[in-house]
Amino acid sequence: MSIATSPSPPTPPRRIAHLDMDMFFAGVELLHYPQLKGLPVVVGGRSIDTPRQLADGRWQFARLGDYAGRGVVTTSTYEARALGVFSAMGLMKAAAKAPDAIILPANFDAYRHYSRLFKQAVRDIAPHVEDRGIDEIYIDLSEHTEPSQALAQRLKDAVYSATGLTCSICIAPNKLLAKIGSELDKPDGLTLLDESSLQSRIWPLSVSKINGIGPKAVAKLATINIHTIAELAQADVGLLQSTFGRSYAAWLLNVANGQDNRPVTTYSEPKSISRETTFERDLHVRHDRARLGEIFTSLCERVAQDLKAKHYMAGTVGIKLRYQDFTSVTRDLTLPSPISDAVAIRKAAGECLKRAPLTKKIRLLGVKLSQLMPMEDSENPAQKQAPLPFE
DNA sequence: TCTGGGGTCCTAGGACCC
DNA sequence: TCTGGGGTCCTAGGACCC
Repeated sequence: MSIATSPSPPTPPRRIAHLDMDMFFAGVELLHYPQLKGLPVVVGGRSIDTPRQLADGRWQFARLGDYAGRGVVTTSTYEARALGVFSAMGLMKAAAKAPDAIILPANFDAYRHYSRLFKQAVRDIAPHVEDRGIDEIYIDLSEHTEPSQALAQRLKDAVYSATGLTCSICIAPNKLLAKIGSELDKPDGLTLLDESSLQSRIWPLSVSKINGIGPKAVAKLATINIHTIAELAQADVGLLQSTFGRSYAAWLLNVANGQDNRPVTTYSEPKSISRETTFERDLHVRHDRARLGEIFTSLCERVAQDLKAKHYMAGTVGIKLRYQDFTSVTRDLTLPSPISDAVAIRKAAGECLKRAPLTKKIRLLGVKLSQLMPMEDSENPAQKQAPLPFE
């Protein structure tokens, strides 16, 4: 080895953007029904009537107060949020808070269409994009030379030109900070964060703003009197370790100090494919046997279709049951060789079902495929390395 | 007035193997 | 005569995210 080896060049600071569409589903609906702009509108529910046009040309929309049945709010406009109606809220509860709000059925085909449009508009400018679901992405801008403010504005403008929708974007040194930052100036936000903004802009926030700290962790942190990110950053290491274990404690301290070196990943193989459905009413295993059987078979057929469309085979088939009391169980079965057709999936899922308790009424049934392998390989699975004839 | 549907990742125990 | 020590796979559950 040469002694003239130069030290590795200092790596330039990363520039990572998080871009999040503003109230995406509701935004798409407002493009279709501009007369609803400025009104409280929620998207969600099942079997909501699609708005129809009356003989006199006026449109008739369903009111949240008239809704009855299961379902949750998928998205709400800012006007609806001001009335206390948020994503994932039960629709009956939402109806009590905002009976006059308009309710629209979700139109996922339209959302996927606009999703493709905004992502393509971004990729045309900055191709290093990580998909994080239908309405948000991370973008690695480290290779770009344009100043952050101008670049962020150009991305926002491109998204608006392509879709007519606004988004919020933050450019930061890593994904963790970019994700938090994109919420700071919502809607239509443009936020720039660097290391120097950690204490002023991040530390005052609730720990719940950190991606990966959910309701359970928030509650547990509260028991040791930690509510803000600043309090977490300055917490006693031993106390965190005894409360959360070594590895989670270390992660908590890292994120509270704004540290995150996860890369922006442009592609990852799917790990599982699933379909599940919540019934209109809870079903009785014996009394509703025929109906349950139909639904079960249909779920298997749909998940088999999804699998084939993606050109995968599945090594493991699983089921999920949720009971009347909202508890749930899963059962799965790994097969001797991967399968793809609906009949084989239905048979394996049936074996799983036999192992699940069936004493309570059922509210949800699901079928999930995992241990996925690409179709090409699964035709003739690579031989596992034969063990050597010694230990 | 009960709480959707699609995912990912982590943990932990037991089986099984060398 | 107390009962090693890894490693991997399978299964079940749970936290979390969009």
